[in-house]
Amino acid sequence: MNKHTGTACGDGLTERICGGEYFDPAATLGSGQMFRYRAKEGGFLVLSGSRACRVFCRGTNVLFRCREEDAEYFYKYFDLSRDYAPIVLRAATCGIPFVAEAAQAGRGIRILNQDPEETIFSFLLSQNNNIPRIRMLISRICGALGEECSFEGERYFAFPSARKLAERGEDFYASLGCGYRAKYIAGTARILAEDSAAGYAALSTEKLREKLLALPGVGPKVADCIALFAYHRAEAFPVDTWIERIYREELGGTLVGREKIAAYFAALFGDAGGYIQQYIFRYERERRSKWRE
DNA sequence: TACCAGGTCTGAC
DNA sequence: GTCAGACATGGT
Repeated sequence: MNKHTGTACGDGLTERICGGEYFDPAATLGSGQMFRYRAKEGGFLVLSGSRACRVFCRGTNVLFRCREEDAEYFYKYFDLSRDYAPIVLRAATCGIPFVAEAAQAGRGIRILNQDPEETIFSFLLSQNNNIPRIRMLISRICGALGEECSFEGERYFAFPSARKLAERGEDFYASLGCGYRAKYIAGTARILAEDSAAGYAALSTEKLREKLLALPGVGPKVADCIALFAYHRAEAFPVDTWIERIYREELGGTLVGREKIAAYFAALFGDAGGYIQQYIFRYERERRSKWRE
């Protein structure tokens, strides 16, 4: 897709269309890298920071509609300048059947380029938590502290800035149901109110990881998620409870400790690791949810 | 009731 | 450096 070819559709909105073979909105949004979207009229309302867009499937294509001034943002957000065919091919031919199947099934998943602050606070809430509850907590925080906005007549709340989040303390976030993560939200907000997370983009991956690990509540796994989903460091390979299970049960792995498992995958897949991690993460979750039905 | 969820932190060894 | 247990909450 040429990023400069948009179609104006009135009211200051623009529509852009791209091929759908390597862009499946449902798979991408439901893959656990972002938490603010709503199924809407056969498509999705996607929220990022204070911005909004709608995404629809149109035959074999995907169409997204947003404000003119947000078009470049969402073009980058969905990583539309990247060709995913070689990435899927690499996973599909790696010689590990589970990975190959997952890549085929998840070929439409894209790694998003999300707002760093929103990603940091979202993944602070992710630890020892499940995706529906992470979504609920983020929604409560936005409702409590985010600016009220609207898009095509639909009301939503922006994700609050670190500065705004820093105005409240641990007790406030505990009252929203954040549990023991409340102190991490308050503590990290105080740091990021003074230190720009957007500025971290200029750092090497090693330095970036160092910066992220210095934030309260950010450990190796959360740092890898942030590095991957906000700063697009595709060599990051977050290892959580699901990936650890895949490693043992599907790959027959025997290494102990998530950092060692992450290093194993990083060595195996290199700069395609982050993409492949998402393929296998979603594949396993989908598979398990089908078994439960 | 017990276990699990996109883990991290702390203190003991 | 490694490891066990604690940490909030809600769903199954």
